[in-house]
Amino acid sequence: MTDTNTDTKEQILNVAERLFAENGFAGTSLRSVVREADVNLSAVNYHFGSKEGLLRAVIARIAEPIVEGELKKLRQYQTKYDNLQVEQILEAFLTPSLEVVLNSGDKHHEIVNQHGISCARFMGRCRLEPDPVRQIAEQEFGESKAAFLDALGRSLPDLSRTELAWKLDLVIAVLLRVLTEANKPGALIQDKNPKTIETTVSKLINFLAPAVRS
Amino acid sequence: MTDTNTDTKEQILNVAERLFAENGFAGTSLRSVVREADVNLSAVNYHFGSKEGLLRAVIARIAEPIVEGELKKLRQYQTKYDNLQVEQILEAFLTPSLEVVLNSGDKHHEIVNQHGISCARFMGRCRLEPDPVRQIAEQEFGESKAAFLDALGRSLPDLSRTELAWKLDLVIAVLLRVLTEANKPGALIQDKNPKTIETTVSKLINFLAPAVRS
DNA sequence: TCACAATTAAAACAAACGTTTGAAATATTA
DNA sequence: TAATATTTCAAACGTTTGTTTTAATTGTGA
Repeated sequence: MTDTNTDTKEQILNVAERLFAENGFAGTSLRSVVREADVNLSAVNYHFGSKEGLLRAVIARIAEPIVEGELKKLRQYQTKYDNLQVEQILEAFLTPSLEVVLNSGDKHHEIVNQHGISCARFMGRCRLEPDPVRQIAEQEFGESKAAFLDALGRSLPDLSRTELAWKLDLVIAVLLRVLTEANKPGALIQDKNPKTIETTVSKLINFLAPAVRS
Repeated sequence: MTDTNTDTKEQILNVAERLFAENGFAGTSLRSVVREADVNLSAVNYHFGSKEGLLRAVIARIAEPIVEGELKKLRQYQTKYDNLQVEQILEAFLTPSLEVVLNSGDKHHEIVNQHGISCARFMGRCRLEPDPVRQIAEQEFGESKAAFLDALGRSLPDLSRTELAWKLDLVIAVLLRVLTEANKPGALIQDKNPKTIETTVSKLINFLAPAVRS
């Protein structure tokens, strides 16, 4: 695999991520992707097989590190404490997603991290898209969802699994909203300042913890 | 305006509402609409001018009674009480939307109200779609949003307007999630039973009120 | 340097898209 | 019933879609 190869592939992934986030999957043509990525049209089918293959690659690239981070944080808490607080579970669940705004793309902390914003918006959007997009996305995040539902069940044994399921579902809805609105006026996420991420997580925990306990 | 005319128009509106909800705006072709509605292709352009005109009509048909119901309920509470509780504001905000599941379409309480489910899913989806769909939808619901932000400001004078704005935004995100998931396995809304609607509203108020206050 | 694989490039494919047209059919009014 | 307006219909418009094809180019290892 040559340098130009990875360049082409990553260029396509980056542009597709942004355009899918802005215009949706059906609303984004491959021609608009290759135009902005400055690559040939057939490069998409060569590297990803099809438009849906490109979508899967974009989703996988975002989901993998986030799911990994969520499960890692959750297991750290679980080995450290016997009984987890809802706040701890929420922190483990929310932080990795919100950190993509900060850390994705190049690690040099520039003032504006455009790729991080695109990541956030795409991640929020793809899980709210019509099938098959949403189905593919939910598949990637399913493992994490199940683990956190289990953790909530142990933390709040008085609440039924059914109730915890829709509550976690609404927690996710809130997270996705925060992500899709990233950097828009009035939104919680305004730039990639680390302090902003931490305070955002803190605000969301304060908002969601009493709701989940209710 | 003849009977066949309204039949054709409403057939198109009904089918478009359902397909837009399921496949999104860009993912729904006019040909698939007229096929299911069993009308001629050019009927869409004749009655609605364009695909976007059809979208506007679908949105307006749903939004108008809901916004009306929300504002009416809010004003009733405001004339009855001096200081509104968050729970009352939430009830006025949530109930009309959830009632579309029950009341839309024919008023005869059948076991399954398919049109109500379509209404709910469409309403949830259109406000999460990429522009210009979302922009049109938010325009229709903007009046109600402003009124409820104002009501929250009076009910919780210690919280800044900025904070209340994103909290109301997240309340809406939760509502939209509940609507889009209507009748899906594990969702809060499972059928059109009136009691289910009331208990759903109650569950959501219990979930959201402490969050908004936090 | 040569042979071979990997990648890029331009062009074309059939299918589907939203929209327009003009005539046929239907309903309305006098 | 005759005249008029409204609505439906089949057909075609020009574009755009995702994908495929075939040739040119580039990189790789012997």
